[in-house]
Amino acid sequence: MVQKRRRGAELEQAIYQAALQLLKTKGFLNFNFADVADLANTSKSVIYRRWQTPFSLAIAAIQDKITTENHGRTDDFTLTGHSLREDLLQLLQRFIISMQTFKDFRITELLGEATKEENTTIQQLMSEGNAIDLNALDHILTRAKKRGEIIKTDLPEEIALLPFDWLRFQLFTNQPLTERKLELLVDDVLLPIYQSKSRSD
Amino acid sequence: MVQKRRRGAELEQAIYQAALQLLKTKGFLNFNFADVADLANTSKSVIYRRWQTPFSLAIAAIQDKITTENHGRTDDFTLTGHSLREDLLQLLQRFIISMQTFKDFRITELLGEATKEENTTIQQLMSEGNAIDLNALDHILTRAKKRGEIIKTDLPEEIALLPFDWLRFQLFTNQPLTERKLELLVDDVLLPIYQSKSRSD
DNA sequence: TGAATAAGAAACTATTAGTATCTTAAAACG
DNA sequence: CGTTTTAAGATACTAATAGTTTCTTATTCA
Repeated sequence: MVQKRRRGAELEQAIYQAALQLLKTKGFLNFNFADVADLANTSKSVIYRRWQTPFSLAIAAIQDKITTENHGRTDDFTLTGHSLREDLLQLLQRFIISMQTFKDFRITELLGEATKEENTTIQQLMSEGNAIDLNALDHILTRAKKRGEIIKTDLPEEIALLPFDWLRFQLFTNQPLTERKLELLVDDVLLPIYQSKSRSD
Repeated sequence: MVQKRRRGAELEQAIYQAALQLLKTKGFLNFNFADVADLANTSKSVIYRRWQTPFSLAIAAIQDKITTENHGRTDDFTLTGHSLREDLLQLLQRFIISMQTFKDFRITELLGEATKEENTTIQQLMSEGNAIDLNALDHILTRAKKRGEIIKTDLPEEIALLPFDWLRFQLFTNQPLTERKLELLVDDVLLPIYQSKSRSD
């Protein structure tokens, strides 16, 4: 019946789209090659030729989505806040949006199923933006210091990552990320940390 | 061949033990009734009669383990620290130990596979100790206030839970929980938060 | 235009989750 | 103490599906 045959990149994109849609609607639990093939209007064997496991296809599809969209993160992020507080809220808002992709495709289900080494893959995928976020945070703190708002700037990486980790945890455990929570994080946690005296002082 | 037949609670315990061992060694991924039956020296049908899904068996087994062991948490936890810092480190050390059970049985795999409502079950399981921990933290902060060490005591629940959430996140993402991290958490995060001025001041 | 490549269809195999049936040990009961 | 009831345990069966293989043919490329 079908005359036209897609191949190469075109076909691959169709498979990725189908995979992403299925991840969104049915989750990684019940994610299988047969369904992807059906939805992409291709054949199981085509999928099997390219990917070893549903897991690797899922990762590839998400990876592709992220790299093409850069999921909202850029280094040349312009800060418009007039205070440390405003800058932080802005950064974290942006972070939440960028995490939405992971939430949409139910990354937690993947994380759970992943073996140790596959887990590392997801870890990398998620923390790929870390460098950018850490950089942005550093930039924000430097600005604040110039304004005379804060004392601390050079934070240990673990501590600098804490707000991002905490937000990811909320996401993983399906807890809602409300505006209130974000403000509590900034006002009751981050500002006190950044404005506290250094131990060495 | 087999003459003796176990039943009731005795049999159930054998099944739980087998289930826990399998969760530990092979994870919830590849956790199935057949293996449990084999290891417990019983029959598949016995398992099917009692539990609907491998998921519910896994939860029941972990639940059982925790309730019988109380996983190291008690309300009458005696604080021996001579400073807020010491008290906090002590509390968090204890928390990490109590989380070990979840790590051992690869709770993340369960979390990922869980449906929304099943997820709630796990959430409850994990946060069952929250009340105890929050209480302990409150106690610690009150002691510190009496000593004149801090300013803040009545924290919003979300903020009070932050250290526990952060530690859980490290666990979920298989990041090592080193002594260094714990000290960073206390020195660079918690103490500044607890010792910072209230917004209303 | 002919050869090489890869898509797509379909059939086949093996595994396994879940169910059903039957026998009999263990407990309950009179 | 003998009879009835309950539930354990063994085994066989069914249905679904993951993964493989084979074959045909559209598409590309020389």
